[in-house]
Amino acid sequence: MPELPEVETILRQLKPLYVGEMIRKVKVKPVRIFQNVTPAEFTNKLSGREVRGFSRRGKYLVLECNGLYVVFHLGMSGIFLKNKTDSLFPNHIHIEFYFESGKMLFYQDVRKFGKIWLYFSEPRWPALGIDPFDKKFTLKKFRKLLSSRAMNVKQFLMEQSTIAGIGNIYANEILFRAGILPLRKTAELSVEESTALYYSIKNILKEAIKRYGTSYSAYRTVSGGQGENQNFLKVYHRENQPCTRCAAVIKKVILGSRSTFYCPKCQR
DNA sequence: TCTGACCTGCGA
DNA sequence: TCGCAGGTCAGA
Repeated sequence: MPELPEVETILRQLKPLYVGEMIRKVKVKPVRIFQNVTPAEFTNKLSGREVRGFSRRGKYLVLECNGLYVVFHLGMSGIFLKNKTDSLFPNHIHIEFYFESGKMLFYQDVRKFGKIWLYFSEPRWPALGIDPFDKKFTLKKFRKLLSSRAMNVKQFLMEQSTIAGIGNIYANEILFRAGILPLRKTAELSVEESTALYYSIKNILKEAIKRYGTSYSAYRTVSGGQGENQNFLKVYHRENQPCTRCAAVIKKVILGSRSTFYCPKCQR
């Protein structure tokens, strides 16, 4: 699942439902998603706390309670559900939150690639790059980042320590919108191309958030619904299908061991 | 810089 | 039965 638009969608749904709620009880399964805290500590420290807010940085979601911060990285298949009955894989629900008001919240992660940390002060992000919706992410800043990394442009987009939040689906779609081949080197992009790429990042992500993210397999919103952005993908998972813009056949190559899709005619 | 490992479900 | 999948990280 979760790239920036999916995490943002989850955040926007969690906020109105749970901010101000008192956690009565937390049940966890002893799975290896817990990083700097044991499952038992996690339960003990969270019970009796009030949910103060949720925030996001790149693909990371932060739950803030009074006096502590829980950082979630949802891996490939982590989701939150407000109803257990919406789960397609109830055996893979690892955390259950029960609130004083009677509300509940469930964390499910089928593949267990997700990670959870617990902090008693604001989490630090030493290795995390700038968020594309950060005010400081300007065109000038973007060009500087481009020139600082000598690599192909698709891997550049997915490198979380440079720009945080873009994964495989959106990297493919961003490059199609900008008309740039994934294998092009960052250093060789023209001024026009880097400008197109910058606005493509912003617009593709913004549109995906508006459509509640992209649902493949396990990804669901907090209310159990599907995202809608999968209906608008131009290249991702469209190998051998005609390009919606020019009708050329969409190609697939493996780049950095990830499937990479592009239109050989629209992207140069 | 690249590959394999982590884990499970699904479709070919 | 096998290969693939939205991610990250250690180790070669």
